[in-house]
Amino acid sequence: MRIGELAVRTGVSKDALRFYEKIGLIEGDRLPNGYRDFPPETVPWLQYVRTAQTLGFTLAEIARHGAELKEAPDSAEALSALFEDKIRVVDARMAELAALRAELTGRVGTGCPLRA
Amino acid sequence: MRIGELAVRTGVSKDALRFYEKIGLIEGDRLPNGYRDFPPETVPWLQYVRTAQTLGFTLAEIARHGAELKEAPDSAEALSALFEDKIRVVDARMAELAALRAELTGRVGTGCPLRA
DNA sequence: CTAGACAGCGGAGTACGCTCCAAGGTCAAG
DNA sequence: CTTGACCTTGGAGCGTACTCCGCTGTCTAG
Repeated sequence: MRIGELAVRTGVSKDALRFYEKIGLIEGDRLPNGYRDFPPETVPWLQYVRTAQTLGFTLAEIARHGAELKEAPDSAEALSALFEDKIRVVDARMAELAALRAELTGRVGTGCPLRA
Repeated sequence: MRIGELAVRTGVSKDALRFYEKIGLIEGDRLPNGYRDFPPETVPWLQYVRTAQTLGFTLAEIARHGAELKEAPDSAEALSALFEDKIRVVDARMAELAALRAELTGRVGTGCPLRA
């Protein structure tokens, strides 16, 4: 699939896709005319990238994990482990939010922390 | 308190503190010699800033919230409303994370999105 | 054959959140 | 009076993750 279709199907801009290719986050062949030609599995991969990004992973980290997964023989198992890691990250973040929420709730009706 | 002590007590670098002052995230007086002089409540405020930052709020957002708090009429009602707004923001973020967590949980044990 | 959609490339620019540097002023201790 | 810690300013630079731009090439429909 060419870059325009991939952009439409993933909601990632063409410029961003070219940038992702440059940093090795996605890969594609080239058509005889020089146009990029991405395989269909790039679509779920980019959805995964977006998810990972939301969880606070940098593109470099995501690219590195992707490379590790491609090299791993037992990919389903490796992926599950990765997902479980991320779930732990999410849980930690949710716990932080819960703590902040509790702090805020406790302050409702009290004084302002910005004044003396 | 001068900038060095504030840096030590909060773990925020002096350069970062000067940057924060420039963008209006923190405020301080000046001593007769020109040195910055921060009030003690800057310490908990910076801890709050760090918490908010790790939760994904930008410094601009944090500064804006801080400004709203400072400008709010000093009534428990107005302050409570602001805190409740913030709690709603936190709740929304937690809901997003919960959705992501569900998505990840559903993918554990499934195939790899990197291969066809 | 031409218009228009699509693609390519390189490079500049942007926003965020700092960090580092140079050159210099302030102040307490020895 | 000097040393050294501490402070000032302005400006440059950096990493991340893009976005925008101009110019050029490709392909398809009328």
